[in-house]
Amino acid sequence: MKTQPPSRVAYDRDLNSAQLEAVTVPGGPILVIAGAGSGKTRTIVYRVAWLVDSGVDPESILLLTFTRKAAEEMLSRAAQLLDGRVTRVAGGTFHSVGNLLLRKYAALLGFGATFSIMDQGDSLEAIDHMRKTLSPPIADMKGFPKARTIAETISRVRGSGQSVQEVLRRRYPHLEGYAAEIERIGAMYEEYKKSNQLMDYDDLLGNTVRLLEEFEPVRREISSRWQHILVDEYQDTNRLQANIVRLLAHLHDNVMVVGDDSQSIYSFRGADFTNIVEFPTLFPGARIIKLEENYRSTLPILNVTNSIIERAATGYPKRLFTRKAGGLLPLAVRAETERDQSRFVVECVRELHAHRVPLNEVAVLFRAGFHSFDLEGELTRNGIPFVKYGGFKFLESQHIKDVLAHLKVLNNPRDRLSWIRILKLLPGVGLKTALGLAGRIVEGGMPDAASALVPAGKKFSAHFSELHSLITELRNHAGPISEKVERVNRYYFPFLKEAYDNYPKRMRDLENLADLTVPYRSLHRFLDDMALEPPDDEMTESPSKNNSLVLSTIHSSKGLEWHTVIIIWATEGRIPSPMALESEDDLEEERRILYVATTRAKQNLVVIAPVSVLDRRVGRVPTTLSRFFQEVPQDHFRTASA
DNA sequence: TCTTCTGAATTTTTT
DNA sequence: ATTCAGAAGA
Repeated sequence: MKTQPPSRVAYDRDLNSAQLEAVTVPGGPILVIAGAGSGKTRTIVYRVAWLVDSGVDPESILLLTFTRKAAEEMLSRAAQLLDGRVTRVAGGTFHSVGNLLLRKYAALLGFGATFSIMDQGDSLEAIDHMRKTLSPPIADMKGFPKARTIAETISRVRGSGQSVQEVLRRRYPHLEGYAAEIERIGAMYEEYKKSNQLMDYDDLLGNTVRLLEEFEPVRREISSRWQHILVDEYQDTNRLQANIVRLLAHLHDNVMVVGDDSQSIYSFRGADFTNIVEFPTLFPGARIIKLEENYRSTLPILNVTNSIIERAATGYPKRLFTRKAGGLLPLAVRAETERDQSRFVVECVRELHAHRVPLNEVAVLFRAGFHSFDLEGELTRNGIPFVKYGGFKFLESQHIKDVLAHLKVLNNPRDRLSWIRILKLLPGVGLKTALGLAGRIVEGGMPDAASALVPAGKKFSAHFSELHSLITELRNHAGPISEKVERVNRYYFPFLKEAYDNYPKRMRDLENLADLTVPYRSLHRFLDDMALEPPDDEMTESPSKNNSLVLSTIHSSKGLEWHTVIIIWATEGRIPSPMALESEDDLEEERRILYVATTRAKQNLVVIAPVSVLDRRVGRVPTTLSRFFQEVPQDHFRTASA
């Protein structure tokens, strides 16, 4: 070990006592319960720096986060503290680390190192095809679960270890009768992935667990390579991820997990906050450190957030405090209609702007993407620029998936799914035709694509020969990947123009896609990264966002903070969502969602609830204020109406 | 029989 | 914005 220059980091000056304790624990299992705004990121950053400062080899540290961006940000801040000495720290998501290990040891599990990664859309499509081609076919598709429901069920079975029957009973009691069919679809899906060398997101985790569980030498090698493991957002891990942590650390138990059970809002994706509750059981002797001093919000705001979360049924009890004095009481607004709500937001924003609060320091938060439709119109009419977070992603849009499909078949000619997508673009080809043709192409192999296509149908021959020459050209093309994308874009343009009115915007997206390939030398790596670490939306959006109002789903707002937070639609039927009313656990999660929303505010919190809502069928219906706000003492708010 | 068209409906979505 | 179901068209 090299001798390091003496540290210039003033740990005891920069950190409070709880943070300092967490940062300077020598090793062993540590659970940090980090309340909202309590300096969680700072603690992780200083922990990395402290480890390196005390002589730990940066290469033996592993930082697991939920996004690549989070890992990069923390590591660069740690590097800043230490003048660049942490550059070799390994950081990334559970999935990317799993991918890394699996590429190396795939053979042990019967996979080739060149397996392809399916993103969520890919799994959904595969499952939809299976749903439609189940044999014997479903007599009556009416009432049969949608692909999304089936995919979620299968994923949950995988992530929780429960049976299909059990998961259905908990999540979809009305679908329990379809358990047998869902199991059959699940088996088909597994078979499909195996025979086509595919892994979905769950496989990247599940197969990593298998690898580490079943192959002792691999387990030892990996566990000695990473001597210190740090995990962020631990409340959002599922059981497979908790297993991975357990296995990675089995030789040394040097694990620090950081999280807040009160901010667990991703259970619909399989996250299980009991992981954080059970951490001390999984790692006996774990030290538990609570960060409860809040550096973000004023006291009146904290009074509201504490009041919301102290009624939560489970979790680590905690009460955030601040040393900051003063601050305005949060404002509660009853608006007459949705339109009045939107106008009130506009007024608010104008007034804040007049008081020199920059637009990008104001956020409007809501439960679901479509809740902001009316507001978006009102903002546009008033010339207020905004960016919207949440909802659909760049890579999930159809035109991007269409173009990527053409690249995927170059990389993996057996990629049936992509063939189907490619073929369905052609006029006159629907699912049935595409399924048949794709089967012939996959079985015949790429060189025979032509022979599968040409006799396929005389009436399609013009289109097929064009597709065929595209594929041939791309296969023989040796230049940069961006040229391949551009070639596909030229081929795809007529379809794009035909299908979408906003084709110029979509074409620009496709040009961006070509630019994204520039750093890559292998198509394979590019496609992996597109599945594992999708590009930031910044790549695709205008740079004007630094002076735009922020509109965001509450889920996408997690981890962020603003001077002023305006929560709209604080009514029953929106928060909590009607889908959550059936189950006590779901309702508790809705409470945490609102907790996340309110804890984003630094100076101002505004909560708006329209008095009535327009129902398509019955007209105007009165609403009730969200139950979670009704529970907050009246004197915690100022009130206004609009 | 298969594809395309139309109108209706929609929870959240780090991998 | 996308997806789904049912109807109409090829």
